[in-house]
Amino acid sequence: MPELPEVETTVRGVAPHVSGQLVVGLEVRNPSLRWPVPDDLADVIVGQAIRAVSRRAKYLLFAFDAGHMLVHLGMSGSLRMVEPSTPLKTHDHLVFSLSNGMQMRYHDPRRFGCVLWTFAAVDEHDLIAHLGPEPLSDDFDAAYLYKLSRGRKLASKLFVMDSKVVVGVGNIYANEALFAAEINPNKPAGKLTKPACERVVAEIKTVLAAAIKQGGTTLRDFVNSDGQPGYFKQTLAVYGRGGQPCVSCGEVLKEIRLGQRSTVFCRHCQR
DNA sequence: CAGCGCCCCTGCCCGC
DNA sequence: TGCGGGCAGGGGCGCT
Repeated sequence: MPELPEVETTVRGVAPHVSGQLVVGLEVRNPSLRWPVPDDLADVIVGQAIRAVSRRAKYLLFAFDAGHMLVHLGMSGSLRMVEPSTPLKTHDHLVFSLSNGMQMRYHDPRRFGCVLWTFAAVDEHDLIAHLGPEPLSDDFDAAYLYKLSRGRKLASKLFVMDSKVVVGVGNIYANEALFAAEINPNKPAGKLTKPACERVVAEIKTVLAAAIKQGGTTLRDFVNSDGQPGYFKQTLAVYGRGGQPCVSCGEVLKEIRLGQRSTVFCRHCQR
C-alpha cells in the first residue's frame, strides 16, 4: 500500500532507467483500473520519448513532448524495471517496452490505481489542479495549517488526510504523525492551537522524510525487485498496534474508526 | 461549502 | 482442505 514515501522511492527508482528513452511498445493487458486506461494510450506514446519523471502528491508524472502520463499506484500498485525475458506476473496490467531494451511493468492486484493521459499542462489536470501543498515543501507550515483549520469541525486526522489541505498523508503516517505530535485524532481541526499546528506539521515532515530516506537505502535493488521497496521496515508506534501498550506511557492503545479508516492512538499521550 | 459515507477490488486471515 | 465472510485501504464522488 504505497504511501508518499513509496511513490517518491518509485520515482527515483524508475527515473534513471526511463528518462530519455523512447517507448517502443505498450501492451495493455488489463485496462480496467480505477478509470479505464485510455484506448489510444499506445497510439499516443509509442515512438515518443519520456523526457522526465516526477511526482505530485501520489501521482507519478511521465513527461512526454506532447503531454503527460499520470500514474497512481492506488494501494497495491507498483512499477518495476525488468528484462523482457522476466516472466509476467498475475496483475501485470501494463508493459512498457523501452528503447534501452528494458521493460517497465505496472502491477496492481486491487486495481485501485490508474494510468491516464493528458495533453494539457499537467498542473491543470482535474486530479492535480485542486491539490494542497506538498508536505515536505515550505508552503506547508504551521501558519498555513493554523489558518486553514480555523472554524473546521472535522477531526484532525481526517483534516490532515484531506488532499486539499496537504497531499500525501495516508492513513499510516497520519496515525504516526498525530501520535508523535501528541494530538488526539478526534480533536476538531479548528481547536488545534498554533503550537499544536507546529507539532503536527513538524511530525508529518519528520515521519515522511524518514520513510523516504529509508526507501532510498533500497534503491540499488529497484531493478528486478518486487517494486515495493523498504516499506514495512519502518517501526510504527501506533498503526496496527491497537490494544497493545503505548511505547511512551504503557497505556493500552485505543483503536477506533474515523472515516472508515483504522485509527489508533493513546488516550493518555494524545490530547 | 462542509462533512460524511460509499465504492472500486483482491489478498489475506479467521472460523467452521 | 476448502470455503465463505470480514477486513484492509486511496481518494474521487455524490448526497445531505
